[in-house]
Amino acid sequence: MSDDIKTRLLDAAQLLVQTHGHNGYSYRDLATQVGIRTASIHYHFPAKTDLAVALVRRYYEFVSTAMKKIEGEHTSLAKRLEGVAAIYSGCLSANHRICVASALAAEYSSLPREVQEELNRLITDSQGWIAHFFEEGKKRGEILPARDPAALARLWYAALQGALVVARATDTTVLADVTNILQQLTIQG
Amino acid sequence: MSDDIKTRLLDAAQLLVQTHGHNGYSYRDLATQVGIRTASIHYHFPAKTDLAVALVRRYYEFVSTAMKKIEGEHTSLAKRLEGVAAIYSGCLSANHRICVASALAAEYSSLPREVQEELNRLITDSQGWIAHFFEEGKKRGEILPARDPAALARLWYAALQGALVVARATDTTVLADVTNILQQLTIQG
DNA sequence: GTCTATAAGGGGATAGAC
DNA sequence: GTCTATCCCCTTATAGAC
Repeated sequence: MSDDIKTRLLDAAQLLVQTHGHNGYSYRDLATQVGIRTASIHYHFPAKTDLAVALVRRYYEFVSTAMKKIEGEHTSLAKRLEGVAAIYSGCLSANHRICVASALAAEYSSLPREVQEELNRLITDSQGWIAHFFEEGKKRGEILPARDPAALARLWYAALQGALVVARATDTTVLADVTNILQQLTIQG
Repeated sequence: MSDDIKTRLLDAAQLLVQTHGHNGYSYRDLATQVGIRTASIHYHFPAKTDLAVALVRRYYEFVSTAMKKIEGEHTSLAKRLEGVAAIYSGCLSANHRICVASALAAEYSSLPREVQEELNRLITDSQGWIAHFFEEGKKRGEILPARDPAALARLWYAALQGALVVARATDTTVLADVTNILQQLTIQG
């Protein structure tokens, strides 16, 4: 299939973005890993920016799909948040990656505008999905009535992103620790 | 003074690291900003790695000093955490920077070993200082007895780092929101 | 779709004059 | 300490053959 090599290029690029950053890999790295020449990559993605945009869009779909699956499979807030945390612990367990969102956001000012815009969408909507879980949880009395669902969502999202980043330099189980204590602090009962 | 240009180089490099990342700036950028030629920079920092190491060490001293000042000026856990949050909100207000720690941690695998080691120390000790505040706070009954000070410190550190990163793509007051809700959730009373 | 060849410029770094 | 000149490799990207 013609899509196959495109997928393999995106897979390789994603791993490199999540470990080295957008400015930390080249078409040469990709070529070596996928087994073609750098010039051939330009056939699939004319410019590196095109690749980056495609990468963020694909990642957006991945997160979006995962969130919908969580919503369908679990009704309790605690279980849903567990599912959200699992998305990000999945990154960590595969080669000490961080989320594509924070990998790119760290280099924000150096990114092409198109990539910045896709990134804004990814981050805004990711927080939005989590906020949605908190709003439903509030209606079900699963958090203290005084708490703001949107603020809790921002906290969870920031903490999960930060935990992955920090995990690299401390090797401890930061993400698991953060998830546990967040559950204790936010869930009512 | 001979140190002056060294300081200006470190200042310029730090801003670039906090906005573009280590792989996102060059000696050329530095040269333009400081007003000398790239070759002259090599006199002060023979290799880019040397500059990066010096940068992280200087930043370590900055954070270390700030933490000691917080400990001396405030005794309550709430006030101390406010002080810690102020360190990071200071980054944000100056050119939408993120912390040097997360900027570099995002590109971890692509960094020279010496830089990785300095970064490990920065992140480990930063968490350690916050954990120290929580331990004292626990003795003073300012958190619930059941809470683990180390875990709370990890949560705070991850959330602050993550909030700065996320703030770039959402422009909202994420850091302030995260700090507020963390205070509500962690402080007893 | 993938290749070779090649362009044009950026990257870190060094030698040696001043 | 800073400069000019230079090296050599990497980087993105294009042209055109297969």
